[in-house]
Amino acid sequence: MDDVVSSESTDLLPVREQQRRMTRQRIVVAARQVFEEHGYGQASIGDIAKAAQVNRATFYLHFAKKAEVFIEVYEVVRRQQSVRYWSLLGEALVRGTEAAVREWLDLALVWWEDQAPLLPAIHEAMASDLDVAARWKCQLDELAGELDEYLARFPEERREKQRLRVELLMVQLDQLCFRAIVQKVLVMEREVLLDVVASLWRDALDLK
Amino acid sequence: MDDVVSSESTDLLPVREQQRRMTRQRIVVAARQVFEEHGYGQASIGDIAKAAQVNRATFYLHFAKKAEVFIEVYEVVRRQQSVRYWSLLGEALVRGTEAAVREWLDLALVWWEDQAPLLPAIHEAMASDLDVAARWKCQLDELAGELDEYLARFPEERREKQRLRVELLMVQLDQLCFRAIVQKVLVMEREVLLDVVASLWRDALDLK
Amino acid sequence: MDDVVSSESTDLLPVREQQRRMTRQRIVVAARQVFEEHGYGQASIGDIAKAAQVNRATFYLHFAKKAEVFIEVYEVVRRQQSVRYWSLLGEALVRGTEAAVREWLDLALVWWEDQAPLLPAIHEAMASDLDVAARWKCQLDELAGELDEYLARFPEERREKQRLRVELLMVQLDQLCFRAIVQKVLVMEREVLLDVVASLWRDALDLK
Amino acid sequence: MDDVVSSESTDLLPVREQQRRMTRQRIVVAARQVFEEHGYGQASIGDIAKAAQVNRATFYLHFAKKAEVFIEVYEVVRRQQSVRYWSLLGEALVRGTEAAVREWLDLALVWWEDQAPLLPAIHEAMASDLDVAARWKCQLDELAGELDEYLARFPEERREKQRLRVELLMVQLDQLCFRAIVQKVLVMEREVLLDVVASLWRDALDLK
DNA sequence: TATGAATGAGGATTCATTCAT
DNA sequence: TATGAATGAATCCTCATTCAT
Repeated sequence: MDDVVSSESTDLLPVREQQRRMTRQRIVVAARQVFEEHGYGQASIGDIAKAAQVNRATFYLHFAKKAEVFIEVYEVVRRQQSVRYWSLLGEALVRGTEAAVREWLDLALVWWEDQAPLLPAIHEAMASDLDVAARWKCQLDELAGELDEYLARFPEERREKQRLRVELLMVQLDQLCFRAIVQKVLVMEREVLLDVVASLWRDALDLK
Repeated sequence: MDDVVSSESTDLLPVREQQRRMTRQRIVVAARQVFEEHGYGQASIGDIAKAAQVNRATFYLHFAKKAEVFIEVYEVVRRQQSVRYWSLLGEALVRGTEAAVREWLDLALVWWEDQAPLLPAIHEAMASDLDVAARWKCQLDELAGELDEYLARFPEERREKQRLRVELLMVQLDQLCFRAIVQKVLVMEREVLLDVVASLWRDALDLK
Repeated sequence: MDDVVSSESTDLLPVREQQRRMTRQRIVVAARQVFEEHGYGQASIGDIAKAAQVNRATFYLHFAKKAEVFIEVYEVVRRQQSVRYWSLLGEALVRGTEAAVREWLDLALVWWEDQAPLLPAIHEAMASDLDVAARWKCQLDELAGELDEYLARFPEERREKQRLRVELLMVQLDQLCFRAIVQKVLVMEREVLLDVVASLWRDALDLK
Repeated sequence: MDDVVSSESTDLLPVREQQRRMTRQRIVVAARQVFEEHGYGQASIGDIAKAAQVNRATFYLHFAKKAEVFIEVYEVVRRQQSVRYWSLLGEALVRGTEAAVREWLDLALVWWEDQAPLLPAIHEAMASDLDVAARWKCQLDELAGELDEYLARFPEERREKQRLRVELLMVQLDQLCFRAIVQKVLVMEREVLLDVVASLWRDALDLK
């Protein structure tokens, strides 16, 4: 399985570059921990530097501001998600049954449960930072790419609306998971959540 | 017309108490302006006090921290919304046609457009502050109350799931409006937005 | 006897105002010490606050930036100088003898010797800060005011040039004292300095 | 014509040494630009290194601190000035007419106008840095050398005082030009300035 | 020799909060 | 009750300087 980091062959890099990346990586990893613990707004650059056991000035050597390192952290999440998440959804929709979608939703929830600690920070940044919000839109666009096969079934004129529908359902799922899994202000059984969402998707997407 | 504040009859209160409430009210009003301008995290107590033309120390006589005054601001929005919003949705659902729901959605969008300036702050606070998130849940619960007549049509065992469905659609609408109207990262015509959402609600709620 | 309103506004304000001024004064006095010790550029707001035994934030309550407190320090010097210095020069010129001017120069040197510690900071600020340089121009203008009686002796058309001459001689004296008394890069006896300047002024101003 | 740099013949130097000097020269040139733009105190070593397109660490291979490179920059100005400036003044004084001096002053102003961008930094450094101030004294001493012929006309016992007089007039001119041409806090026509100074020199130096 | 990375130190500025009035 | 003054604690950011390469 492809590891995110190993894909860039570190062996051939000059020593300097290798060290540089290590430090940068330390900061990114530490930043994630800090964002998970304090959220986005409350996380200070000092916290991140301390967690990375790096001088504050070193932080500025690699990132110009908090938003920048956050986007890097977020990119990792995004990349993981796009592989496990969007492509599988495309396949499930092509299969076209409620059962297939429910299966995918089950997987999606696992991802949500995994990412839970970081999500408050993501939502906070998304709400307060337009740059991050724009990145989120990219994610939706990537999703759109994975749906081509599914959308091909629809007549030309309906495709755009159908695509919007799927996007809206994703937006919905996103918020639902955030409220239910991360913030826990919506209290419901996992199975109930799956049932409701799956059946809603069935009706909305005309699944079997 | 019912004024939110005058519901508590101030005429009979002692002078001191009346002054006290006026000051408090000034702070709340000023806080809203500040939250609209700077968002939640970036708004400082100093900003609010200055906007209210009140000493910073006076702020602390009325509120212990920023979150507290924010909740008060939010309550005003909440109360306005529950009247104009939820009850009309209940009626539209009782009528049971896509046209009725579309009509309501049209109204809902107007509300969104009106509230747009404050919404970034609300979303930010909602993402970072569990207390505020909990208030949001109250709002959904209020919605549930307005749906009794609509839900009564469903057999006992389906009611709960149907209620969840409506709630999910509200969550969806909420996010959609935020992205499309407030942040404008989802770019689409107002009419297209209405069409897509209305038809989605039709399928999801089995409207005519 | 006591009016409720005026008792608040008259009794309380002066006390507050008095305290405020005391603190401000402490900062100004401390700032002067710091400027004398470290010069202008090297003096930090932290240094000043520490010397005034006042919190750094308190500094910002009274001054927006270093330049502002410096100007206040400089004003004190300026005010002292204008009394002891310019008016006496006016009188000496009216007397119109080299001896009178020499006498005044002698006094002027005393002032220079007194102010010596602060002068490096003044010159530094004057060279690097246009605001301060502008204040220096005010000083020259004040000088011009004290020379009216002296200039009245000249025919209308020569007055302006004669005024410029005196100003130039002042500029010269200023720099000379700075180099000789403060920086000590021009090494010469006090008496020699007096002789040379006095005779130069005699020729330049046509004294007896 | 004498070139300041080429006087040290680089042709015979080993390659390494030649490269080394080139780098050093690049830093000096860049430093001048930075000093012109930011003044002395506000110029950072980082700025200079960046302007020279050289690593910050490289700077330290050539200069121990900012003052050191500044002195080098200043030396260039000084050397240019001594050629164009002092010797011509000597000649003018030997001619001994106000017209000759006025002619020289005219040239001097051109030099001032040319050097204007760097002068705030020079004055700032001169005021805050004793080393630089000492260099300024050297300049006066060089001037003294160029005056020998002029001073030879005076009886032995008056020479020293006459030399001081000329130096004082130079100090005066220096400050006047700085205020009038560089800082522009003394506002006057170029011609007026020339007239006043020339006539003052005439009286002070007993010119025809 | 030249450089990229890293750092320690310090400076400016802001804020929430507390007192005396 | 309301307020002006004061403060301690953070935060951001920059800079001069060193070190391994």
